[in-house]
Amino acid sequence: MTFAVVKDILAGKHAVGDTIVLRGWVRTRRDSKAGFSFINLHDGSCFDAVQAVVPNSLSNYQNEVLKLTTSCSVSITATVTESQGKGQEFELLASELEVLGWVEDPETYPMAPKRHTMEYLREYAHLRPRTNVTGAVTRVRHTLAQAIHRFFHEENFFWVSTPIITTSDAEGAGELFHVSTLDMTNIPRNEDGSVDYKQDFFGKEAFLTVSGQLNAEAYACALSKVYTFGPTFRAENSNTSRHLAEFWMVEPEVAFADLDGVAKLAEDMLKYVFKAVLAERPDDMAFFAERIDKEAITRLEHVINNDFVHMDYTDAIDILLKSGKEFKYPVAWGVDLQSEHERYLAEEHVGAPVILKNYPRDIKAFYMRQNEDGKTVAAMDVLAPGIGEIIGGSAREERLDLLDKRIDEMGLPKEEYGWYRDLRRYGTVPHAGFGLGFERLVSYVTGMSNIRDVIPFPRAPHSADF
RNA sequence: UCCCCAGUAGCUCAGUUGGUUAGAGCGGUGGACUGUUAAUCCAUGUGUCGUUGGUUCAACUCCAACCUGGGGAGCCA
Repeated sequence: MTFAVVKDILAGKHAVGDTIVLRGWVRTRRDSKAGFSFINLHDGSCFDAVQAVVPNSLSNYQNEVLKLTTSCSVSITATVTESQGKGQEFELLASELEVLGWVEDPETYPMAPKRHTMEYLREYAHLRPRTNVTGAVTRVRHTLAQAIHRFFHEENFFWVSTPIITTSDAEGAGELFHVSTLDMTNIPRNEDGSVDYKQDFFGKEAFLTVSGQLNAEAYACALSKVYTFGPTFRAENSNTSRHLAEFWMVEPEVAFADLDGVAKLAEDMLKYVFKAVLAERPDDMAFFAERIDKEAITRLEHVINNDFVHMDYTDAIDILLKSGKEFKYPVAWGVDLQSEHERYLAEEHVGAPVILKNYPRDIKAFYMRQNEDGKTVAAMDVLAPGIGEIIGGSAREERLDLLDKRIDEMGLPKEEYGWYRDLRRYGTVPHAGFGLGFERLVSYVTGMSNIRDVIPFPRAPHSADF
């Protein structure tokens, strides 16, 4: 008994005449008066379903086969044959069909064989993996993740699993989720009324991580090239198509690298993973190009075949000022760029991902390396058309005196950064890194416009079902 | 969190300028036909018209609050 998957059958990996067993789910059923039914089966192994010809000579044809509906699960024993019809090279001729699970009440089964809106599918996060679109997203997401690991591995990076629970607010930015085992109906208090975290699980206030960067820096300052790839949490009340409360982030950290070094790394990485997706998932990408976003494939090809445009923040301000566009938020050197500004630069001025570098230090985090001009820091953002910031990175301030100065200026608790400062006290080296929002990458690649549709079970404000 | 829009059949929507019988397509079901493939053709439509409260002789239709969803903004990845 040979168990087969749809992908191998369609690829011709089973010889014509071979008998195989295929387990999967019914996508559609068409009955022919010629004495058989066509049943399209999918098992998730690839985009397409395989067609099985089920003859009415099977003993359960009248009682079961003719009653199959979308998403019934079946196991069929069949012979691989060349298809007599158009649309596929190979198909199956069933000699046995066992129904594993029926769909009760097909009329109200939520995944009816018709077009559904993404909003509707989101309400059925447990059933939407059965749809074409979510299946394709899932396979592309997997391919991107694998390609990222492979890219860094080939570049001699080590994957470091940084902690998900943290007791420090790493960047001093972003709302954090508390991690606690305290009885919320009876919270222990200090005499001044504050929460007595000494009685909590970790003996101090703890959170879910907002970034693995600081921890990654520790490992980069020993293993030279490392990266993190894991879940990240932000408790911000963000209700947009680009934000999640729980998302995955890739954060390479490179010793002895400067800003241009990691900008190049970001470009190489994106081109590498885009090539991998086009090579490994042509079926799914063709679907995205046909049904979701016409540019899904050409956009990636364009990125692969062109050098990224680098632009200094200062030059970007000039371009915005000379654009002649009326912006809602006025442009001036020193302001943080607004969505409309980033959109203009990435979508209109460049028409492709653009790397913005060297931002004013006052709008950036304390750990970013100060440039010689005394006004800017060695920070970069990679802005993607349609998505906005997909990568944010910087050279890290490796000079202890300058780091301390920034910590003081920004009013951060220096005592909380003891181990981080140690990295500068003991054999400090220049280093740099960036963070890639993994779901934003998946959005960009697939053309899916809402980030909640490229992660299996999205978590967002007032939304954590399933 | 702020601004705007929407919430009517399993799904996508139309509709009622307040009035007593609420519609279409898709899906499902039944039939016809067919090596079919988002098949085609015929038949088949009793749904708290998001929730609560208010105005009114009368509300699905007007008003308010709330809930949910979408688009945009802020925050950022």
